Amino acid sequence: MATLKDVARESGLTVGTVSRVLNNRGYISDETREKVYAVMRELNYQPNEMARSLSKQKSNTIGVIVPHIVHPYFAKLISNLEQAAYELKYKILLFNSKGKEEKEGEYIEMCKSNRVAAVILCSGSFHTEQFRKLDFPLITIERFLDEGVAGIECDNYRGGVLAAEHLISRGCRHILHIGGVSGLPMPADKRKQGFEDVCRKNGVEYKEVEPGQAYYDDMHYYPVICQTLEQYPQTDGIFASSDLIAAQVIQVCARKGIRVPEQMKVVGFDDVNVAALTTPGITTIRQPVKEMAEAAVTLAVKAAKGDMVPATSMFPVTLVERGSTGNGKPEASR
Amino acid sequence: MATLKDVARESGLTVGTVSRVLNNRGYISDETREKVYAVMRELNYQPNEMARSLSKQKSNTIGVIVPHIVHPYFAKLISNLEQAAYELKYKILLFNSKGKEEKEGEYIEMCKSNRVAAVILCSGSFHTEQFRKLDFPLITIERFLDEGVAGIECDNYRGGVLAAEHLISRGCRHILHIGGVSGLPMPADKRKQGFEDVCRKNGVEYKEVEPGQAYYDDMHYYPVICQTLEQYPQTDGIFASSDLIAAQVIQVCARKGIRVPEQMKVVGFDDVNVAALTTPGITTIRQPVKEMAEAAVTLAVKAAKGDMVPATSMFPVTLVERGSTGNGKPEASR
DNA sequence: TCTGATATGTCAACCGGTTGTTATATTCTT
DNA sequence: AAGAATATAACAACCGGTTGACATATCAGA
Repeated sequence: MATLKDVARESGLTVGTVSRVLNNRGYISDETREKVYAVMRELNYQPNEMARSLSKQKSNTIGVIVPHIVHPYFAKLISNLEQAAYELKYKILLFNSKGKEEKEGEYIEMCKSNRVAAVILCSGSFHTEQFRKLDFPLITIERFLDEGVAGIECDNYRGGVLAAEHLISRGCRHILHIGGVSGLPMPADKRKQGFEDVCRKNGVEYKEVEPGQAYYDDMHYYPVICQTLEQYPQTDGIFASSDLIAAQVIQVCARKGIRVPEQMKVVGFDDVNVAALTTPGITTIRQPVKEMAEAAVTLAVKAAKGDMVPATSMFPVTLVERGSTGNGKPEASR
Repeated sequence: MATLKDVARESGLTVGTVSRVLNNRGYISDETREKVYAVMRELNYQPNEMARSLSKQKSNTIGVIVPHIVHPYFAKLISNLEQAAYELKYKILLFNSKGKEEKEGEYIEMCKSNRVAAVILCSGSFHTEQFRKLDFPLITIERFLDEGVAGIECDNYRGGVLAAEHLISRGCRHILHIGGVSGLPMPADKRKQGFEDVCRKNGVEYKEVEPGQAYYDDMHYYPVICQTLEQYPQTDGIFASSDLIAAQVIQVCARKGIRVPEQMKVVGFDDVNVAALTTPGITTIRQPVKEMAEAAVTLAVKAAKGDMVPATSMFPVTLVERGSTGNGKPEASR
């Protein structure tokens, strides 16, 4: 592969000057600039990012650690993080911690080794000590905010409020919350709080279940859902803490012959693709994932430069209505 | 951050010796080895991968370029690629080309700049010239096999055969194939071939539609599906080229009051999560994504070492039965 | 004509490792 | 006791850029 030296030789300049062109430093005539670029094209030169990062003592890479990749919420998040990073000329090193603390730790070490500019840490495990004394900023998404330099979350409490209010306004009187997105204490737990507060204020009877971490890991909630529906047969509305769970609720209802939305109304959370792919579609609390991802990357880059960034950022959620809380008439084709 | 030099100083050894410990080269006594490791732990030393890669002229990073991240097939693929890479001590640099050739090219350049060990290129655009004269092996997955050093695909033709045979065996007599996974010529097109051959051999009437690239990009096939069902109202079985399309077929049927599977049977492709999340579940042709991802990473690493690897690897597919081609009785809970 | 601004060259140190050579010991074999 | 294997030191070159100091030359403006 062509190196800076080759470019310098071919263009009759010195390495210093060529480097100056590459980094837009000092004085360079348009003529020289053009010539250098021409030679670079000719030699098919690509600067060696390893060398650059080494001498600059920082890379253009952001580490992203998620507990799941196939989970539609994280897939959406990763997709938006990649897009946002791309726009700022950053690359994504992707790690799947599977929610395990030791793997998280290992990945953090790998990020260190690779001298990433920053790490974006999504959901995943509980508080840990390993996030002290890091050499790069740590941005968290939907995780305990005090762990990193900056935390990003959506208004989980308000989401719970919206969900409960919606179910109640649609006539539900025995409602159920299926929480425990991850089986670990999380900011997402505030959804439950919002739900509870609304139920109490309205004097509506409510129940709650918390599936354990095991369910989260393989995203397979059928057993809990079945069991819960049998335990609380009078339930007429369910607020699930993710669309993934909501989709499974709808399936279980279908199997049990419970008609959604006529006999049972369902509200999910996240607003990922699956919410639109079930029959009926899932009414859900939409997280502005794109904006959250953009914020995460922007803050990561800023913090890496040493700029001050807000310690916490909270994004609003909105209710997206679909068939699962409708009146039973067929839905329009979106 | 602590450097090799620091470790050497603290352990009273020379950089050379410490490096030798790190790389398991030359003679090292157990005593020295232990001491070095102890000091490394003490100083919380992490080798600088930038420096390593630079001097070794290669990194432990594999570039992965996909046309979609939120698409469940790619999410599953990425997840398995990451896992396989992790086991071989490699990291994943993730790029989302959105199926655009120019972005693909740009990402290939970024991979060059980062001196990746190899690139795994998934589906995406058509043949391009930019894959000549690369400095690293290029492994393709479900893409034209002649583009890279090695190509991996599933037995697409057989998938089409299985799907058609299954629909016919379940009594369908007017079957339809919705293809064009990407709107571009692809190995996946062989699914159609297999489908056609079986239909012809059995004298079953069949139709085919090819949604354009536009549909693939936003994964929103409703318009084509509606239109097609109106155009061929006697259709009683559909083979969709992905579970994502199949899920939408089921939704459209529900809206139109067509009962699945009683009046219409549906077979998808891929066997991703959504296939199990719809009501009814989707009978589908399963790609062994895990094995394909492992093969891709293994070949990538081997090829990067200069070893010879098979130019093409084809993995078998299997039929997974779910409710969408059943007899209409409720499904068991998986 | 003197002064700056502009434009480039020359040189060398540095980033943090890897690797090869040469030199010295010590210990084990035979 | 000689030779081989083992263990480490001491250097230094190299990977491919970045950056700063200093020198030199041109050209425009005052």
